[in-house]
Amino acid sequence: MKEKINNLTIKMLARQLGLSVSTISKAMSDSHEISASTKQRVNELVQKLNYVPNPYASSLRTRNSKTIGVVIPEVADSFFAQAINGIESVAQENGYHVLIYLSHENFEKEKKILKDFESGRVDGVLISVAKETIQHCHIDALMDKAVPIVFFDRVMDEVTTAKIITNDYESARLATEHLIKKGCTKILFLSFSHTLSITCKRLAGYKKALLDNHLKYADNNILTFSNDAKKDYLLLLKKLKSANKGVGILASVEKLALPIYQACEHLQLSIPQDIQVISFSNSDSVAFLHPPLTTITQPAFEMGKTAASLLVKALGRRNFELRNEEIIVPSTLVVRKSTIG
Amino acid sequence: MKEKINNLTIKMLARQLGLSVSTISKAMSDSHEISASTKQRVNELVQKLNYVPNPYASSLRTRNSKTIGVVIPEVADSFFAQAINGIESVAQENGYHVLIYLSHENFEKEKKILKDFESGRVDGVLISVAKETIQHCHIDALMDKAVPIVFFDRVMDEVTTAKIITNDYESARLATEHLIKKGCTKILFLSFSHTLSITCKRLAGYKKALLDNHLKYADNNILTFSNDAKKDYLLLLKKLKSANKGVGILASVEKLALPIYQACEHLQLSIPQDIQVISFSNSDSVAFLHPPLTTITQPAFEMGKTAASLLVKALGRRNFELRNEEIIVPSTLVVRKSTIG
DNA sequence: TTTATTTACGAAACCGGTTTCGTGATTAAA
DNA sequence: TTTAATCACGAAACCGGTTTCGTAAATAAA
Repeated sequence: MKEKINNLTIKMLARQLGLSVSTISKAMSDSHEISASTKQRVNELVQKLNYVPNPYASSLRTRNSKTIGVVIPEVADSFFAQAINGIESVAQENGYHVLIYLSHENFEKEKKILKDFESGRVDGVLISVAKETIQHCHIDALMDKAVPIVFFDRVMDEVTTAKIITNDYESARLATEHLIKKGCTKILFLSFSHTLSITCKRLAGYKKALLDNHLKYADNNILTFSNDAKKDYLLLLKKLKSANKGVGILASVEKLALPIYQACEHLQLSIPQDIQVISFSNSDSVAFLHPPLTTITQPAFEMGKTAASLLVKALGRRNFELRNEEIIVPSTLVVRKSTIG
Repeated sequence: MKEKINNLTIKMLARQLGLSVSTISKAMSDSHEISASTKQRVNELVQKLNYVPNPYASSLRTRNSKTIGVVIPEVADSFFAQAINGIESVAQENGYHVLIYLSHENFEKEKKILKDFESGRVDGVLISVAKETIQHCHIDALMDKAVPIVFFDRVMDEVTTAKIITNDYESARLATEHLIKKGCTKILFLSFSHTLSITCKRLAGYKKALLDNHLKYADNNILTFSNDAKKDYLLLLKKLKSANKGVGILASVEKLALPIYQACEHLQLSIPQDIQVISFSNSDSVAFLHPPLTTITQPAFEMGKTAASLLVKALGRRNFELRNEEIIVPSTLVVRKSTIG
């Protein structure tokens, strides 16, 4: 193993140039206290020796890390993948680093992650909470330590801070109405949480559309998935077996879409003749499913970007203040062949 | 804005307990120098006051950050998304933090990222190089600073370190042979780089299969995509227009698969009757494409996990040494309906 | 009983930057 | 010409931990 000693420090630079440590430090940060000629000498040596300052020494003194923590439930979902893309682009542009953590939908893990953030490891946090998360004490604790937090997608309304969301209610309402207009008289709503902000709002939008169109709401039209894919699939299968014509399905998250196709294939139900399907999804491939899936496409990249921008802006200000606001980036209903054209 | 002052430090704990700073520090790391009773007193106060030590102060002194840097070309590709999952799972298990950076296939960005790593920000690096990357001076520079690097998927053979790859050559050969057996007499190979390790090996496997089966290799059966999706699509369209029966396509990366379906639809070519298709892909949805896509499925999660495990193990050792080895995690050919059964 | 260890802890140096404050030299204002 | 600023830089404290080394007291060995 190569030794890690002999790491270039600001002290060595100082010695080589016959200057003091503080002068080097100031020169590198382009301080007005330092003459142009000295700055140049310093920069030349920095270039020549390929000096890279230790970020942790700097963080320790300045009390900021130029790092943002991102907490998401999972990454193998195209929504979050795209969101990360947006976050990273803003971070890179502004000299921030991105620490990523997966909660795996688990509240305890999420708590542990946020607890660690109380250490000053990150300057700010972007979070989309886990499915299991119903309390926000861990978030409050972090905010008490003056770590700004921005929610995106899966927010907690009770927490006073900025939230980047899409128009969950409205787009679910529109999607449901679309199904109704296309002839559906019974619409299944596939959920995977009773508590998550997004599923609640989407469910509310669904209910509103039913109401507006004089369809009765029925609890047993709501299928709430667990995390057990097999069990969930069987539940779906059972539900679809008894489905007559005129049934529509609204899947409230991306990963619930494929099982529907699978089940229909299994049961020899044809989409959209027998069953019409809409899903929230950000996957590119939905356009090539058989038949192409009508989706509510969320502006994932944009949401990540907006959330990161807001956080970075807040971090840049002397006296930042994240207002208790909701920024809504609208989704779009993309009609394809899984609903009748 | 809330003030960040008054942050709990080890010094305050010391004062409260009437102990010295060093005693607290040692007690927290369960040093044998400290008595059980003192340790308990310390732990109780830590719990009570909810003390979280500053990681950067610790990093500064110990010269390690418990952080690994992950550099990938993009994240909106299911391969990398799954790989991150594997990486993060190992990291979380071992108390490591994951800094993520996207090179966007750009060499300059990749260079800048690795340059930053020379600062000591990370203890080790996992990288899948950008498409543009043909030199490895930036990697050498980092290794010279004793920062261990593990490659995964897109490796550089010239660099002496551990590499986690899949059996690119063999699986491309198998896939090509599969097409030949199913009656293809002309096989297009869709690439997107002449230099990337994975595309070179996959191309070699393709060539080998042709050779073994007495088919002639022709340069104009190799389509190399740029980053301009529209231009690429037109190129593909043009190529497919002149395609007769017996044509097969092997797409060497996931994102080249959907354009094929799109083009075939556009040209009214039916898969697999007119054209048979195989693609490297990790997307779940391929099974529900029309027709379901035959794929070479890479063990993305496993590769990420293996790479991270190896790195973490190396970091844990006193005198770690990453051997110049290739660890091959095999892919599987999953035959579906886009090739004749 | 004397000497050698071991135990349990504290003082202080240290990691590598940043920032405050002080100072001699130069320039501007009175 | 004298006084007041300004300029350009250095000494030293500081950030919050870790680690080395020293030591008094307790225990073990001789």
